[in-house]
Amino acid sequence: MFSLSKTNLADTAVEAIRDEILNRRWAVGEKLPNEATLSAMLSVSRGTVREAVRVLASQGYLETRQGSGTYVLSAADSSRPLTMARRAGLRDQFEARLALDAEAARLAALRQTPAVIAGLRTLLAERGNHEDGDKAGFVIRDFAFHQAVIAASQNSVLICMYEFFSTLISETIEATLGEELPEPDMAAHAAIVDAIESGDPAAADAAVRRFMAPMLSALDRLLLS
Amino acid sequence: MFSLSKTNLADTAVEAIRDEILNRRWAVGEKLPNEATLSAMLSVSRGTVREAVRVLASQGYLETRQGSGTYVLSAADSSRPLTMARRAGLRDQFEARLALDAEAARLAALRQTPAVIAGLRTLLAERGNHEDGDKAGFVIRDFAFHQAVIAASQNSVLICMYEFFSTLISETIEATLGEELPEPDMAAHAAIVDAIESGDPAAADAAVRRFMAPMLSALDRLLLS
DNA sequence: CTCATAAAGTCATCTGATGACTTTATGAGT
DNA sequence: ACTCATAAAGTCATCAGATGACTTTATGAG
Repeated sequence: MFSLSKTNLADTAVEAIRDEILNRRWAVGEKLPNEATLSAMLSVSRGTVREAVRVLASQGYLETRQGSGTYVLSAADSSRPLTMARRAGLRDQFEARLALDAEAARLAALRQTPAVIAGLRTLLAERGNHEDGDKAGFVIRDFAFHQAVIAASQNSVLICMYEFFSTLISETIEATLGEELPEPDMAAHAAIVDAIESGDPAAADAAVRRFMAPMLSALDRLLLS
Repeated sequence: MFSLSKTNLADTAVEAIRDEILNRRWAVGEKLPNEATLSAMLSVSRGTVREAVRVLASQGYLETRQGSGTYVLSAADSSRPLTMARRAGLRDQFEARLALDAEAARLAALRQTPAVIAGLRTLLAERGNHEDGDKAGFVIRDFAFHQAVIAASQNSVLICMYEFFSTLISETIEATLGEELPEPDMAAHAAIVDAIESGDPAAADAAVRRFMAPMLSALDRLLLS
C-alpha cells in the first residue's frame, strides 16, 4: 500500500507534480516552469522530468506545446470517481445498483423476446442456490445473471456502466453472502424474469425494487445497531 | 479528431505498443523485448521508448522490473467503457441518464431538507432560459442543476457515476439545443424540485420520467424518419 | 505604427555513459 | 552429483550533453 522510498524517481516526480497541480499551485491554463527548472526543483534529470510530465499529460492533467511550454489542462482528479465509489458505503452501492438494474429491467421488458427470456431462465438454472461451498463460483454465476438482465435492455451505455462498475457490483453480491444480509432466493430472481416477460416496464421496475428491498432494510438495521 | 502525422514520436510509440498488446502479440505476463530492441523496432531513441513504456505502465498495461525487463500486466482496454459509451446512440445515452436521474430524485425526495430545496431553486433561477446567445454557458448552468439533483441524493456512488459520465451527459444536454429536440422548459424543471420537496420518492421518479419523455419520443420520431 | 525578421525560450529527440538490480552461468567444495 | 557462493551477463534507472523544431518576444527598417 505504501510506496515510501521504494519507488523510482520518475514515479515520485509524477506524484510531486500531480500534488502541486491538485493543490492549485498553478492555475488551470497556467504555464509550468520549464523542464530545466523542474528538473532542478525535483533534483532529477530532465529525462526523468519528461517521463513524469508525459504520464501526467496522458492522464489529462497537463498539455505540452512544443516551443511554448507545459500547461495545466485540468486540476480534476480523474481517478477519483472509481476509488471514491469503492470507498463508498454498502448502502450507497446498493442504491446505485438499483438505479441501473431497475432501469435495465424496464427497457428489457419493452424489448423482450422469447429467446432472451429463455436465456435468462437458463442462466438462473445454472446459478442454482448458494450452498456454502463454492462461494467465488456462485458470485460469478449470480453476477452473470444480473449482467444478462442489463444486456437484455439492449442499452449500450447501461452495459458499459455495469461493466465499468463490475468490480463494485461483485462486491455487493459478495457482501450479501456470509453476512447477515438476506440473499434473494430463486423465486425473487424468477419474479424479475417473469415481469420482464410480461412486457410491462413498471412491473419489471417494481420487481427489481421488491428484489432489493429486503437487502436494503436489512442493511439499515445493521447500520442502526 | 484524427491525429495522423501531426502527433509526436512518443505518442506514436504509445499507440504502436498498445496496439500490439491489445492484439495479443505478447501474452499477459510475457516479457517485452528490451528497450534497445524496442527502440530499433520503432525507429526511435531509447528515451522515447521509455516515455512510451512509462505511460503504458501508468495505465496498467505494462509493468517494468528493474534488472529484469518489461512485462504485460493486462491486455484489457481500460478506456473502452467510456469510449464505447461515447459512441453509443443518443437514445441509449438518454435512457442511461434517466436511470441515474430518476433514482437520484427518489433518494433526494427521501432526504430533502429546506436548505437543499432552496439551493436547487437558486440554481434553477440562475440557469434561466435558453436564448440562443451563450450556448456553452447555458449547458454548464443546466448541467449544474442536474448535478445538484444528484448531489441531493446524498449517494456518493451515484455522484461518482454522474461525474464519470459527465462529458457524456453534457453532450446529451447540448444535443437538445439547436436540434429538433424539445428543450424542457422551466416548469418541467421546477416540477422535479417540487416533487422532491414533497418527499414522495415515487412522485419524484415520475417527475423525472415526465421530464424526459418528450425528449425520448421526439428522438424516436427523428430516428424513424 | 506596422510588419517582416532576428533572437531568445522551450519542448522533442537522439546519443552515450554510468549505476542498480535481476537472472543466469560458473566452479569450487562437499 | 549436489549445493551454494560468486562472477558474469542482461536489463532497467538515471544522468548529462547536444541538436533540431517550434513558439514567443524583441528588434528595427520602412
